[in-house]
Amino acid sequence: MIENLIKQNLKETLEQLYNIQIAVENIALEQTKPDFEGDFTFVVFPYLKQSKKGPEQTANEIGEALKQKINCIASYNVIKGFLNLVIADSYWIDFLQKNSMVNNFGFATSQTNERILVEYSSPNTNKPLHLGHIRNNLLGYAVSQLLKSQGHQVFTCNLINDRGIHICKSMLAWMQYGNGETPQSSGVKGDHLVGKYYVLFDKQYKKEQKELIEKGLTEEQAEKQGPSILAAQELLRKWEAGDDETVAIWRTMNGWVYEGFDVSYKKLGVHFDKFYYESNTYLLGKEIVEEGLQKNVFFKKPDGSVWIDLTAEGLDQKLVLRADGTSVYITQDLGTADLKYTDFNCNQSIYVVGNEQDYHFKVLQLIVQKLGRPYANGVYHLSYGMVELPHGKMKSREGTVVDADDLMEEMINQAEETTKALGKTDGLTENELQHLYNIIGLGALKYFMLKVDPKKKMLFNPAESIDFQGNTGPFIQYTHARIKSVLRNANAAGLDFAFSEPDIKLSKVEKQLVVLMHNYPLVLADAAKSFSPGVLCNYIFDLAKSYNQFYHEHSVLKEANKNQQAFRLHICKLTADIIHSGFKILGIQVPERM
RNA sequence: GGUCUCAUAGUUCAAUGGAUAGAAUAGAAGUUUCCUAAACUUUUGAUGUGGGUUCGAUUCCCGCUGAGACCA
Repeated sequence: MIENLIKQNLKETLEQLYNIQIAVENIALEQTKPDFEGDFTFVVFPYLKQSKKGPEQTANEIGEALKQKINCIASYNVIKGFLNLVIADSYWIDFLQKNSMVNNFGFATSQTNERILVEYSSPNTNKPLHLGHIRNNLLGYAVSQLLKSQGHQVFTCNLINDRGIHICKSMLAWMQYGNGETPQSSGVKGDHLVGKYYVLFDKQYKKEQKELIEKGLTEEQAEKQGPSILAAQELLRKWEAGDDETVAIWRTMNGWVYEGFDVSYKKLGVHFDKFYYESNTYLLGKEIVEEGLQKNVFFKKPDGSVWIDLTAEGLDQKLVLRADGTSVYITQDLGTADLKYTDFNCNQSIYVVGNEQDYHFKVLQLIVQKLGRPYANGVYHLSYGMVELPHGKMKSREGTVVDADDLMEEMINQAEETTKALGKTDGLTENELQHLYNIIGLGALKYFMLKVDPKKKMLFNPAESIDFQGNTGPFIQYTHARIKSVLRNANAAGLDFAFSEPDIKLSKVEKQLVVLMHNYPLVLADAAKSFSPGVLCNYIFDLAKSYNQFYHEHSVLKEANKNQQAFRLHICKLTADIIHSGFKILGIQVPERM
């Protein structure tokens, strides 16, 4: 890694010239902006006080010293306080020669001791997945793959919220209006069928409220006294008491939902090592409340409810057990956290959960810390922003929820339409074409969602279709297909990949491409460290864009100089490999032709 | 009421405290006897507002305005 070599030498140089002590990690070395000559830039302003010299003189002294120490620094130039280092072309050419045939270039070559559990998806079983879930699933999958690329041992899990009042609502409506309808009898996907009854319940309940308000009740009273809600609550009590008939219906309907989810998950390409079900975990955590009381982490109020006081941490008092002894969410989460640690023994536990639960996770982390759990410092809430529509949040009441299955289907159809319009269907069987439409449609959707920084909210406009041009998945997939086509032709022509470094001339685009490829390992590490697939997206886009410029300016197959041609074949090979492996991390497939 | 986010071209997104704030898309103008034009080239256009810290602020701190979330 040349960056490290330069930093190490910078550290020594600063010490030798100006007696400055600084750790290598604290040395900032940037890539030179394209408008200036050079490859790496060192900003000397922060060191002027100690060098007691002007910026130009300081930069020149450091530049001269580095040039003496490091062979591949060909020259340097100084503009104000910016020291630009120029790396010899031979270094870049040599890099490509040594790495273009490496398997899994950019990935860690050995396992670390980190064991990481990533929880994501975590749906409710009363309705199908929507756009928000898509973001969650893609993020969780991509982040777990990113962490694997760094050599960590990564496990994934999905905590399914399969119990509670919401599922009782669907059950009740189905019992009332369903006439025994099943996914088989109706041909409706299981999760959608259950969702239909959830909506039906809500309609009925709203109607009841309206009637009650007309009879003179307040809004609040009406909410509590609707016959439907009372019946649903009764159903929940029966479920908790283990009533056979209720549990049987619950089991059947959840089964439908899981079959439906399974189809959606397969289509999205996500995977879980283990499923947790709230119906198994919702009673966990009560012993922990007892333990917390004994350790004086929690305290009991006169009414018998148990609390934790987090005012010293800038939060307030938080309920952990109700006065009647029933759990709240945080209670079960504590229990589940212990369970996960028992099951996976991970030193890091990542929760991919929306930022609406920031407060909840602050509390959870503080509690496990105060309880002295061994995994406490490894708890990390990967908090992502909501997906919003042009008029705000998705609201099921207003029918603005963007369904996950529908959206995927639309994207695939759009891919088909575009492919046909461009007349690119020749030479492929119907099966291959269907596969291609899937890859492209889902590629567009996934890239669209993943390129945005997870922390930020993002906007989706259903009225505008997701682009296939510009900074998009299909653009990058197209670039890959283009490269593969060149490589196929090269193989067919029996072209030789061997070249000798001194005979290569690096053009501007060629160098830009090689430098980008050189950065791949750093980008992967950075994306993993910051849990940000978007970093990887932006990088792959830059790479693809540069390749298209290269493709436009230089011919590979028609290049007369065999050395130069072989060198370009290496560029093609490694670019395609990086697009392929980077997209694989993101859960996006790349076609051989499109 | 309290706490926490967020605010960048018309639009959607970038920018470890560093040089002239990058892309994409939309708009304007071009490129096809040449390895796949889902491509390439040129061009118009932005840091909400007022202070502060700093050699240097989109980035850090404070006030204001606006949007959103959470806690009862």
